[in-house]
Amino acid sequence: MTSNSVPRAETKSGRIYDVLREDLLNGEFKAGEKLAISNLRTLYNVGLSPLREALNRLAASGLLEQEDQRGFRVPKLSRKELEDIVNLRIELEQMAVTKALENGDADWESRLLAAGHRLKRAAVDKTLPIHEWEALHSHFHEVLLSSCQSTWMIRFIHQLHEQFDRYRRRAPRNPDVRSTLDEQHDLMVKYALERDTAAISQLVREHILLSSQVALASCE
Amino acid sequence: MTSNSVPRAETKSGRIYDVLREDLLNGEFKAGEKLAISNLRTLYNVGLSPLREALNRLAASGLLEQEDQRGFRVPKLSRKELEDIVNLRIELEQMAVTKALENGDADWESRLLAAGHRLKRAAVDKTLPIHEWEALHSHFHEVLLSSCQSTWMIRFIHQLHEQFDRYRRRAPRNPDVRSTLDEQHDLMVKYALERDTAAISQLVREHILLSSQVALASCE
DNA sequence: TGTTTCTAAAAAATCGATTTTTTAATAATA
DNA sequence: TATTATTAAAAAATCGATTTTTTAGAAACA
Repeated sequence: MTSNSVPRAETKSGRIYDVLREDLLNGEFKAGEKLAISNLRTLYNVGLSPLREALNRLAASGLLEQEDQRGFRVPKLSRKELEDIVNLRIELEQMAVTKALENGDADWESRLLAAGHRLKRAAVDKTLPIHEWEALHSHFHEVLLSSCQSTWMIRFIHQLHEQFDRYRRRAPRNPDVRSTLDEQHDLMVKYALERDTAAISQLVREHILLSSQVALASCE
Repeated sequence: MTSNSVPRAETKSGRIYDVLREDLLNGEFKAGEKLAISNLRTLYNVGLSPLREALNRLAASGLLEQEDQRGFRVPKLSRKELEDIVNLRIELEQMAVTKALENGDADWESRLLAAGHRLKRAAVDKTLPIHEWEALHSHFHEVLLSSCQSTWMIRFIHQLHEQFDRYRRRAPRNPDVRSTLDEQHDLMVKYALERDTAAISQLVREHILLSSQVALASCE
């Protein structure tokens, strides 16, 4: 599906981008922290050029701040910004999920069912590393909206998820909320297959608001 | 306002970014064209490192496409993508302008009035270079939405304007449509000051649809 | 004491050269 | 003739060294 016949070589720049992105989302760096480039160089064992290219990309996508002649800095967290992100997520994801239900075909249905199932299994499995659950979770939401037919909407929502996760992943776990959120994922699959746009739109809103309650703890 | 007491030195990377961005928006490169990095190097007379950093940033913001080990390419134009951009612009800018009218203060009113006036004067002046009009036009729309209180919304709208301009600036001029669009800018100021959200929201929609008719000519 | 000026160290940005990968042209094979 | 290897040239990516700018601390000054 994604793989062409050619193996497709990766670049060091791309690899360090992926690693840095993960570490930034997971809060390995303090919010507001200045990134010392020569430290990163030794820490990740990469050359200066690929590292700087990765940092430039991360800054362009909003995961870092760049200031001329004084390098890169991890953006601060603020309640105000989180609210902004949450409000936009609700608007955009409600639009997207509505269109996704209108346009989704049989292939989308089965991909959604599969993604939902994997996520459900992962929620039960206590031995699974957190980053694997995170990947399945991201994938589920991605598949849900994938049939909305708007690449720019998907792109923006993806960027908002990245920003949201900077907050959420730093917040302490809350098992009660977690189980409600897991149930909501199941319900989403149900409503999606039933093409109940009103129900799923409302549910998406609640899902975002509930997870934002957890995320909120990271800015105080 | 924007200037600190310190003069703030620029970087070559930042300068080449600005120049390349302008040239990409203005259609100096063909859509789909592969960018030969060593050509750019001599063409713009810059070193490899700042050039590559600029290209990486442009790719992250969607003005270029990046493919591992085979450099950078100017994205193709398609009617389908333009429609996507237009539909999202309408949704987001209607939201933003509504909030802008709710939150705009006296300072915003005067900045909007000033930006509208400068744009009107520029429309009449036939000797004004096109890129100066473009700057005033961008600035007007930026000011109009600046009081909407959502930095992420502004960011996404800015990105959509960039993408939209890739189409619009390649399309042939249409003086009739142009004058209607100019009148709409005037009306926007009027409705904004009157805080007539229903009227301005409708007008914004018409403005985007009308300018998209012009832009459409660039993909056939 | 508080401000400004100077300066050495640190950090960021840039350069030129090298390595790696892709591309495109040619030859070999079925 | 069509497909697969081969390989030399071109392009992309990376490296290590150099230049430029910022930063932080000491000294001079008011």
